[in-house]
Amino acid sequence: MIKQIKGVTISQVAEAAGVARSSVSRAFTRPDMLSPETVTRILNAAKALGYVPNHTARALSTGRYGNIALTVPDIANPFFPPLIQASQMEADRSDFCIFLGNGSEDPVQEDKLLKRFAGQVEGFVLASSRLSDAQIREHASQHPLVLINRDVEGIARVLIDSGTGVWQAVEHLARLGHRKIVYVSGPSTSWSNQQRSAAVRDASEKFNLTAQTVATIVPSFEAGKNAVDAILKTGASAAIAFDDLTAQGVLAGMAERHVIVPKDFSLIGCDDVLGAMTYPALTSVSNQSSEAGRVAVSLLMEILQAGTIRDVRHTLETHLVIRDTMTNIPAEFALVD
Amino acid sequence: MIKQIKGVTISQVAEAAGVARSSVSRAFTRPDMLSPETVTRILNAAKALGYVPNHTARALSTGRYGNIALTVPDIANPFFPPLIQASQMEADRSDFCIFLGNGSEDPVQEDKLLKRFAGQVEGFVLASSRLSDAQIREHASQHPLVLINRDVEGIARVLIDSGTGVWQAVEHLARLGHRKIVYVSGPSTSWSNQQRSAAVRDASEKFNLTAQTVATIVPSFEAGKNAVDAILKTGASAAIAFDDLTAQGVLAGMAERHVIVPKDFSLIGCDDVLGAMTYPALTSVSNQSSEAGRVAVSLLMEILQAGTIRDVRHTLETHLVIRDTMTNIPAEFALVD
DNA sequence: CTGTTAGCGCATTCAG
DNA sequence: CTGAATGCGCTAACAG
Repeated sequence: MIKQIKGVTISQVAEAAGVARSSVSRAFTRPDMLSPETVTRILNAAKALGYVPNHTARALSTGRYGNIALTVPDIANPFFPPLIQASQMEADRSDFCIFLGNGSEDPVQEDKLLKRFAGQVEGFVLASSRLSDAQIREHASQHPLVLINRDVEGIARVLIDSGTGVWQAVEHLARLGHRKIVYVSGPSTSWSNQQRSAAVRDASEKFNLTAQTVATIVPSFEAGKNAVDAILKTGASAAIAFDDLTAQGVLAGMAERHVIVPKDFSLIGCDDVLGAMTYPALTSVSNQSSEAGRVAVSLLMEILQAGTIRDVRHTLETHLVIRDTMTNIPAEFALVD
Repeated sequence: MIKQIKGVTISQVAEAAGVARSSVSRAFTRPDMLSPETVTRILNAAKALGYVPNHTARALSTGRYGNIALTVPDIANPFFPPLIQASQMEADRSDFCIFLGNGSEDPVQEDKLLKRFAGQVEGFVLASSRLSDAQIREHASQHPLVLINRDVEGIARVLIDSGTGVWQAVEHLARLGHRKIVYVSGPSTSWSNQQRSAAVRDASEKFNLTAQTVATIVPSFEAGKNAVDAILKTGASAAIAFDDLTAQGVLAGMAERHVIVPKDFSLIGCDDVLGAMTYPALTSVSNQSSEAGRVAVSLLMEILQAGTIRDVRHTLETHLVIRDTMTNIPAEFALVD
């Protein structure tokens, strides 16, 4: 049994402070049970020796690991870093650590990660999980689990309802006089894509414009760029893209074809992860991804504390962030309402 | 003592299979020490009960946690996600899990995270650590530790030498006929910035062009945009920016002022995190961040296995990735060499 | 090949 | 208020 580095233990502190091991333990977990002076004596001895409580040993004894796991399908997708960051900050408030898992858009990998994490975490947060409902239910039956952007009945979940923001986007386009728009879709199995697609359809109907769909398989810059010909062929005057990455691709593709945005064509993204970092600055539907991470972890903490699984369904509204990629079109085409 | 979920233990499996606990343990860790038939008997019993080895308990006994910690100063900085992803893939090869820590650009927070991770990880990888050399040494004395983009004598480190790529950038500009360039600097304390700044200076001297510096405090899109006036005032015909984010800001600022890149002005970024996602596509110095993550973890694994701390200094070369933001300037200004 | 024994570091009864 | 004893789940000698 080779220890990498033998950390200083509770026993050494106990000896140094001339007390029992249990007192050292209490000094860190229940200082109120000890006389103030012995507490300080122990704490001093601990600091002198550089003692740090061993979380693993504590976990074994208490059954509380102080860790949670967070999985995302693709950390390189700019949607997730803010979510991860916010999750960590929230976890930190309860002194929890986060295991991060990158599912690589692969259900098998994601499942493997969860199994590997089990036994050292108290609960899971799965963001945009690629697992099947059945798999999710299976894991949820073993540990407290909160979903982000995945709607499984009976399991705590926080959903970013892009519908509200997309509706606003369509409405705004209608007011600007557009009559024919296209939705550049994302993965058909994605919950978010279904939301957005439906919102485009419903709002278009309501505001009396026609909406077509140009499909992409994977949301990416390349996919957006490749979709441009199809988009232009529809004769639409504006497009709403599944996400900002795709929109950025569309933007580049348009520029290559000397179609000036917004003069010749209007464009709206989703997720608002690019901020004003494009030129022209991309109008987009805000996504609240960090809020989603925060809420999810906070929910998980509640569940852990209460010890009961709650069937919560927390939805986060979105809204349109207007920047520079839209323009109105000639009055003769304007919407009559 | 409330267990969240009482997992099935080795003892229950032992009883079910009619063997000793140690045999169950061996069935999972050293099956070769048992007769094939008892192994299958145990494995069957285990599966029937849904037994999963408890990693925490195992860690306590062996001192091998099977986890490592990775800290980054800001996960939202596009430099890091690829690094994190590659680190995870490499860790996964050795069946290690990763604790992710986001230092929030704050040494205090970073230090706190490391202390919190200690006791459940076997080693650390610190990417672009904001800690002082002394603090790093302190932690390195307690646990195996590998640095990324931080050069501390005696501690294993992998360094992305942007010097080579920046040198190429300057050389390329010189060949295109530029005589006067500007370096849009990053944080003065950053190791990377020092590398890049020095490379611009040295290469400029070598290729006989004059280089000025326009300083920004924090590398960001905004900073780049705000630097544009100062850049133009220098009368330079090209700029090299500290990173792609800054370069993208410069690009947007130029566009706003109707300075056409690359026709009127040439621009080069660093890190190459934007790919071809700008328009025009940004020429940049590749950064190899994922390779850095991979190598760092692999190094850490080596150290863990060997049980000895090695003073490795692994440097990764960079190179110029030429895209569309550069142009040559009139022959009368061309470099004579 | 397999059972017995003894901890890993800590929290927590139970006695003082 | 504090010390002694017990066990968390598992691995690792040490015997057979």
